[in-house]
Amino acid sequence: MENGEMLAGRIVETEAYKGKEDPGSHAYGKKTKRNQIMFGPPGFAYVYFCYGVHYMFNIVTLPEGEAGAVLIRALEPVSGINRMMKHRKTKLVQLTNGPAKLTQAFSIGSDINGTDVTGKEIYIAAGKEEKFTIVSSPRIGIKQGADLKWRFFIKGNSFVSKTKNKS
DNA sequence: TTCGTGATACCC
DNA sequence: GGTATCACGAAC
Repeated sequence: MENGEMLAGRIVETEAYKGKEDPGSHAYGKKTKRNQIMFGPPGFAYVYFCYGVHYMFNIVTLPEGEAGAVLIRALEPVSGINRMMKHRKTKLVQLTNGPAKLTQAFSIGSDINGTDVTGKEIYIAAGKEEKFTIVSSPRIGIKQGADLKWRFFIKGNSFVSKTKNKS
């Protein structure tokens, strides 16, 4: 399956979901078949199919037993841009500036739900140290727990999803 | 602003 | 069995 450049992007926007205590989380309350990945050990992908058309890509972050995940909401494309364009058929800035857009650009689907994100199929790498400012805001698109400012993004980055980007 | 689209959870 | 809900996006 390796043809040409691998797909890579810099994470510029995330949202935190803290399991049981967070009414905005899928893991709020109790463990179910759908959210069980979040209750497992950290470092695995939780991919959720939503609204009949969209996949969301999350990374489990808290230790086994404590449901917690980080939703990757936006990326800045780094390499494999031509392949992303092929998947998305849109302009560069719109390639990955939303949670469902980036999964489409990367061809992420429910098939990688539960995949180790330190493995070879998909992985998260440490970036260079750069100067940027991270700001927070309420999370997008949820009704419960909307008062918590658990959305984090790089201030001024043009690949952050297009919503009210005020802190 | 509205509508598409389907998996899941929860209620019969 | 049925149905309401849902971390969204594109088209009006």
